Amino acid sequence: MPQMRGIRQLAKHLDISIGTVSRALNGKPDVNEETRKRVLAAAEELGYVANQSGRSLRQGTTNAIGMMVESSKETVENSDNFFLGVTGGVQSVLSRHNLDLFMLPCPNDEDPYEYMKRMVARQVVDAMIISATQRIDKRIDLLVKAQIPFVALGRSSSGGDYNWIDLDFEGVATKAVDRLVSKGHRRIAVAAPSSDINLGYIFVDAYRRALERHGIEYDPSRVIRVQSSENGGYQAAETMLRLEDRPTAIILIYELMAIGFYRRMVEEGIFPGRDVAVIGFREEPRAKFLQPSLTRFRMSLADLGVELAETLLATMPVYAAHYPASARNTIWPLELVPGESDAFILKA
Amino acid sequence: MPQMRGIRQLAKHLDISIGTVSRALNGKPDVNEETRKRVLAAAEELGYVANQSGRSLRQGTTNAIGMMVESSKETVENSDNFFLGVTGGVQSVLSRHNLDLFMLPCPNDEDPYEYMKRMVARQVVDAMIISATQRIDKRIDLLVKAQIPFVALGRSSSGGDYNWIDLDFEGVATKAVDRLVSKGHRRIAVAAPSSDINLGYIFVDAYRRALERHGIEYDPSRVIRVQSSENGGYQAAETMLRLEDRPTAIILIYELMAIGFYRRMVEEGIFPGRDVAVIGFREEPRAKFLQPSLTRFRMSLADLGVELAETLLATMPVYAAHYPASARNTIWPLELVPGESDAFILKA
DNA sequence: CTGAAAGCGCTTACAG
DNA sequence: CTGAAAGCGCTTACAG
Repeated sequence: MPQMRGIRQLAKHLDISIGTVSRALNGKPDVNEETRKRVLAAAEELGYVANQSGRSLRQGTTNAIGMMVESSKETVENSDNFFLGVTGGVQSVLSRHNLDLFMLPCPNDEDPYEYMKRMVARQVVDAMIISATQRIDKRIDLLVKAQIPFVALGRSSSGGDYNWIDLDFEGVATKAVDRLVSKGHRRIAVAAPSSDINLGYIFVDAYRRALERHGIEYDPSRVIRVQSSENGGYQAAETMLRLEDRPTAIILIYELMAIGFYRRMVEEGIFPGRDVAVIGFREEPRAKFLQPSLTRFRMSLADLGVELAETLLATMPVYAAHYPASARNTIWPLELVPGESDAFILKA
Repeated sequence: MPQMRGIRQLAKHLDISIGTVSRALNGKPDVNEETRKRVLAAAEELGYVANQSGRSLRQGTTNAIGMMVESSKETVENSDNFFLGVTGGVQSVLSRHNLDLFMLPCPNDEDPYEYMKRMVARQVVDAMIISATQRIDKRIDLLVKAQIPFVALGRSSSGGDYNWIDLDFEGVATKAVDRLVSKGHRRIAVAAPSSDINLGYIFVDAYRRALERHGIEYDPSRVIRVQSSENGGYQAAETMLRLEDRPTAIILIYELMAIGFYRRMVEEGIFPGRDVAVIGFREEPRAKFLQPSLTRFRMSLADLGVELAETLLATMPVYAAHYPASARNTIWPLELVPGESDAFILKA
């Protein structure tokens, strides 16, 4: 006789049927308490945990949530542990429902859309968290069409009415412009990512409106498109140095740009916080120690993770009842942390 | 009649049996080429991809490799995108065999051992990549016992003869000590992690041996145990300042420590690269822009990922034949990148 | 070369 | 409260 495994073996060991074992393990009410105790004890002792494929096939659900991340060279070198920071918060919510989180890194040589299509078709997860949304993002249309519950970290023009959370780029742009204007600046540049990532558009729009509120004319040459990296910041400084009517202040959409920006300016004898005002975006460890300290915006990654997970679960029929009040769309606030990089008053 | 799905629907659509569809899709040889073409075309058109649970259950294999990562606050704040950097290389190897990589983040409030046990029992992946190995690491014993193929990034005393790759801490310690001694230093401190992570022990051992080779007595008070963080570097400087016979040089096991170390020293009017020599460990973006530039060690994360994946596959019976020459244990070299932080010659 | 059938490990109506 | 049986979607001997 072949060796039995899994639930069959456990049932044999206990001399009861596999159905009862399953019901006991899954907390079904119609099980004798004495029986349940025996089953749980034996499972613990033998280290039995239900095979996920068996469960998934039968239940049509994997009890896992996927978080797609991209591991391109640019992402790796130029972002900090943003995603790992968010996972903590996400998991704290998922664990309430015995859901696991898998991070799904899209291979560099695979198109993110194709990768997602494959993951969806294979049904390795019940729902998805996606990020780095593009202005036009086919992934969103795919998920909507395939009726896979999902939440996006980032807005997009695609997909119509779907669930997203996005950082408050408008708020950041507005606060940054207001602050710089209050310090006497009128010629304010912005360094925005050169990729098609949606946040670039949103940010620049808000920056433009903020300028207009202050009666400052929008000058497209002051929107400097560069890579979201230290080197991009260096390039942005280079470009800014060559502008006619050189701006006296700059807002950097990615904080990491600040490192390269500082460097290029100092090379030129122009000192941030004295000769040029700089505001960064998200507080991140790498730029936290810049001298002079950077004015920047702060947020809690863990809290963002919680919000992401709750928004997602609210869209999944099985869990929706637990999260009735969850917003479908959230603008995630950031708090301004004043530094020395823009503290001076510009002389008129 | 209920709507059919999956392979059944596809077979119906093509008016052939599901067995033939399966064989065609899986590249089995005994399929008419004409039939195969029709099947592939139809699958592409209808977006059919085999349900993973069905496959896994039947085949006893998930075609996925798991990479366990920890997302504790300390890991998140104080490491860069190390893991995401490695995944690129890992995936480039896995994709040759149509294997997917899932990152499995261990929740903060769950014991890594329990988490791993659960993942292993559920059989969500065929094999594992683990990291952050402890000196005694129960996970390794578990994987060995459960006969799950795995590779560890980091050595451990546990588990006997298993597969691992580890950074060349000995080489780093030796090169760093040699270099400092050649610049005239005799009182050399080291800042090591306070956790039980295995690399701390390996590093300190090698440091000790290197000192002895130069006829320098080992002084335990010069091994400063701190958190692997910027703040830890600050603490290390604090401790060093208070030592009798204050060291003239320090080796920081985590590069990020350099930021805090510099800061504390400058507060005291002691300038790295002039009054105190500093050598960091792995080149990482956050510390790359320190002034004066830090002497540090460089490695390729992508290549390390490739090596990890090949070592892992070499232990999996199905793939072993492709990787006959893979070493079971590898010491991964790092290259010294000279900076200005230790360039001066110490006056006797 | 193709089809019919068994069975991977589980959960869940259903019968008792 | 428990057991026997069906069936989730697939792959793979086996028969033809």
